[in-house]
Amino acid sequence: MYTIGQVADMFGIPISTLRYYDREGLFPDMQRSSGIRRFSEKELNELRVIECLKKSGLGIKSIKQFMEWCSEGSETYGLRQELFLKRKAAVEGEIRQLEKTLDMLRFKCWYYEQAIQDGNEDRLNRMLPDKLPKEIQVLYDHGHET
Amino acid sequence: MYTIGQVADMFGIPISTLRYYDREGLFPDMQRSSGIRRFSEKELNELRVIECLKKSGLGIKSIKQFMEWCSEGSETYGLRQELFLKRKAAVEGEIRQLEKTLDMLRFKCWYYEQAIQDGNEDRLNRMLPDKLPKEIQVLYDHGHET
DNA sequence: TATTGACCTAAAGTCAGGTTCAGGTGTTAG
DNA sequence: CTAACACCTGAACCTGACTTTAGGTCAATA
Repeated sequence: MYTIGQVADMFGIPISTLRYYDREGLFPDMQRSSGIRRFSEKELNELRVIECLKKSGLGIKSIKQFMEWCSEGSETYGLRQELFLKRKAAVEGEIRQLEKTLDMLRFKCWYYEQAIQDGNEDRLNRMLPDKLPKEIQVLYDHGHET
Repeated sequence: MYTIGQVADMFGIPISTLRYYDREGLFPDMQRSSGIRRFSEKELNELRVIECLKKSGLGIKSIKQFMEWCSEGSETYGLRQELFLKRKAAVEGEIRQLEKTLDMLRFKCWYYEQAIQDGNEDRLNRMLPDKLPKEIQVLYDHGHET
């Protein structure tokens, strides 16, 4: 059993945030002894799941919904699986999006390297948008897709 | 030259957002004819850069700063290059983070598949945290790193 | 001529996700 | 005994990124 301060230190999360999560119902079965929150292994695991779902882009309200499903037992296994499948698809999509952004950024890094060498952007402007060196053109084109 | 409505349609961005960006100084040299904004190729390119920097996680104020550097000419090539290098590192880090999240989500998908088959979590609980099938253990461990 | 549609502004409103504040309780250290 | 600490609450506040509202201009169409 841990106090809120210990959990805050373990996870590197502000105490105020843990209280906020509790207020929002993210720890549906948390115990208290004389008013003081008692974080058990259960709550630590819940916190790990909260962090995972948050990183996946899920909002607090939907996380609360998920936590409620967990408290409802085996009847909600299907709903929970469905949620994780959706989150997985969302994160896969976001990674693909970030890979494009990354190619755009790699292109920009190359661009300014050239601009610094040349002292101006004249030569670069003459290469845009489709007369870039082959490997740079690949970055540029991927970064500019849809 | 395009009107704000045409640009909104081309980019799939609300008009209100384009006006907001303008208000925030993201199009430092935009022309107007009798009060009406005129988006040229320059502003379209700026909008592409704005979208790229936004996706990289940069806030509006820093994007404004970058746009100002662009208006200052070749003296700021170094600053601009540095910004893109930092954004590149940030996005690379975020992708690594999302790959971990993804492994956690893949584990959870497998977990609920098993739970649905078994009708309960008893067998799963006996396998946690280190007696999982080899390939699942890999997901679990990677997903739980720092 | 009137009304429709696309543009404009300043200011207020919204939402998520916290953080801060003011005031209070309970246990331990000097 | 009292002061420091770690905990508690409800309510107000904050930031970022927009969106909405209310009121106004102007050109073209019915």
